[in-house]
Amino acid sequence: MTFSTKGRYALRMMLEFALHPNECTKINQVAKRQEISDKYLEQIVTILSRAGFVKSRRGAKGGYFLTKDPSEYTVGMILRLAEGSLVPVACMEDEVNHCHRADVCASLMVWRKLDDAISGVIDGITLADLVEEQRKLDREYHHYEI
Amino acid sequence: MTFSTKGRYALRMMLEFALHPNECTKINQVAKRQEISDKYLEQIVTILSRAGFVKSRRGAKGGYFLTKDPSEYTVGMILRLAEGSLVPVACMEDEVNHCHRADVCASLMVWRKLDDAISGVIDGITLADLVEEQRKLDREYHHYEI
DNA sequence: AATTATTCTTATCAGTTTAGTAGGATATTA
DNA sequence: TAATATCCTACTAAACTGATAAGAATAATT
Repeated sequence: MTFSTKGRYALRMMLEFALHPNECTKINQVAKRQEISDKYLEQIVTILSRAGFVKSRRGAKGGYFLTKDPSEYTVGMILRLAEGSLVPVACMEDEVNHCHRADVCASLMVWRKLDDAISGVIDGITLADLVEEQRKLDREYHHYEI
Repeated sequence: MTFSTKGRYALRMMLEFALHPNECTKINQVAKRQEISDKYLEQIVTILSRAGFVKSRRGAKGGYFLTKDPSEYTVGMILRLAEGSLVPVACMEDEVNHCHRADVCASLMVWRKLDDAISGVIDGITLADLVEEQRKLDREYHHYEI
């Protein structure tokens, strides 16, 4: 039930892009700042790119940048894209539950409530919120060091 | 981010025990009713047994039974036992976050809120609630068949 | 006492996923 | 043309998943 690095790194990478608007952010910059393997990040950014979440510029002075305002990306959009799906059980993958036990399965109640709760959180936080949080943390951390 | 069969089967097995109080429920009965491999259930019930969630009686007329009232088992207790832990990211495993980036990691906000939301759901549902839900589903399903 | 029913224990295994690493092709800028 | 990036494909070790299998131990029944 833990999120894989794919989703977590995708989120942190998107946050890096959001933190540096109006410029091309290079993968190795993200890798260095976030302490993640840059070759691995390359693979993950491909997912973001193919989905149109970011655009790229190749070559020197190249990099990636968001296609929309940070407030238009929810954490849910990013995590679902990178992780594939976030439903707690496979039978809830589709709109209609095709499990033949769905009508008599009491535990389904648990998974439905969990799904609602999870969606409620991740669809309610945007990249803009994370940017704000990051700025706050940076201020606090800096203050602490003095 | 989907739950493994271990947690899901453990929950459904505990529900079976709760549905049949004052009797020894056999693993192969659970397996048949829940359509799960009985050999696999044997392994999972061991976890429940070692944790003291159920007691067993060996030999003919043996089986398993709950040690407490269904209302005293939360879904969270069962899932956490079977799945190991339910925190969305590894760094939240311990009481204190030992990740050296914890102080500057904005995404941690997401995982904290998610953890709260998930815990809120699973710690708020007991086996007694699931028993009630099952009885309701059984009534509805029976009505539909007539 | 023998048979049957059940829990208990340990080992094995094929397939998938995870979390990368590696190498090079392609495009852009200086 | 040299340097800097993105792009693309392949590979891999380790762990996890979801079982299956074989048999020992124990209790009840006949």
